[in-house]
Amino acid sequence: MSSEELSRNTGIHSVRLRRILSQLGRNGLVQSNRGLAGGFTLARSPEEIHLQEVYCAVETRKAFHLDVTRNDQGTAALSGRVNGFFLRLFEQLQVEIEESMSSITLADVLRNTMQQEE
Amino acid sequence: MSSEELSRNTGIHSVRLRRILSQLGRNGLVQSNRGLAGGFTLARSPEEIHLQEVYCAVETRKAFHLDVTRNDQGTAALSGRVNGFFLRLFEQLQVEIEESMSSITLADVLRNTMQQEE
DNA sequence: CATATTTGTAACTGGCACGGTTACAATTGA
DNA sequence: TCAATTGTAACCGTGCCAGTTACAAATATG
Repeated sequence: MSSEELSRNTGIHSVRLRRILSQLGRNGLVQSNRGLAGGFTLARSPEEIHLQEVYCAVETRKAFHLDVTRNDQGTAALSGRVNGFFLRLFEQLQVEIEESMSSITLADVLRNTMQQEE
Repeated sequence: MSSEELSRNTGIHSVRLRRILSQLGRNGLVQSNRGLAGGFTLARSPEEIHLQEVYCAVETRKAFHLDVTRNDQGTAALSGRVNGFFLRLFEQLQVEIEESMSSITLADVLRNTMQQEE
């Protein structure tokens, strides 16, 4: 399907779609073809594409983002230790999230959204 | 402790601290006093303050944010069903996160960050 | 080969959220 | 009365993100 056709079906502008899809292509999730009758196809079958891959390919920063770069030189070493505590906590949550997303494939999504199609 | 003193200890500007702390006050987590020798104190003991409360008091939007308002009127009903799928998924993840944060109190944070103080 | 179509990407713009800053009214203890 | 402190409004600058335009590169078709 071409980015224009996808744009018509989703309401998302074609340039943005191309940006996202080329990102997915760089991570080996979709295959793109230029020229006449070009467009995008899945690089693997839906059963082999996990949400976690899609998410990581598109989103640069983690779901749980914490800015800890500041105050490392700061007044009290306590700040650094509190920051460390939350870094570890958020890291754990991040792992849980990624595990959830790793267990879901694109095929699962299709099954759950297209079953009662008329 | 006054916002000025907190600012000196954390490097965070006092106005921003007051904004955050007054928000926490509105949610009953800290107690504020104006005037000479005023400042902020915890409204409850650290054992009774859970991270989830602090997080919810300060952060308006959920940790997992998804914009699903668009395309509801859209071309294909499929969009809506896919959106619904991810809404449910993210809701589950949100619940997991909040459960993790509910199990940690401010006292836990203090225990983990101040034990090897010299 | 010529042409039309499509991807990939750069460049610019506008909007929005957020933090920093200044300022000041309201409160309160000395 | 006065100084200190919270609470909050107003404004500014910055950075990020999506939208938009434009165009080179690639490619199928005739």
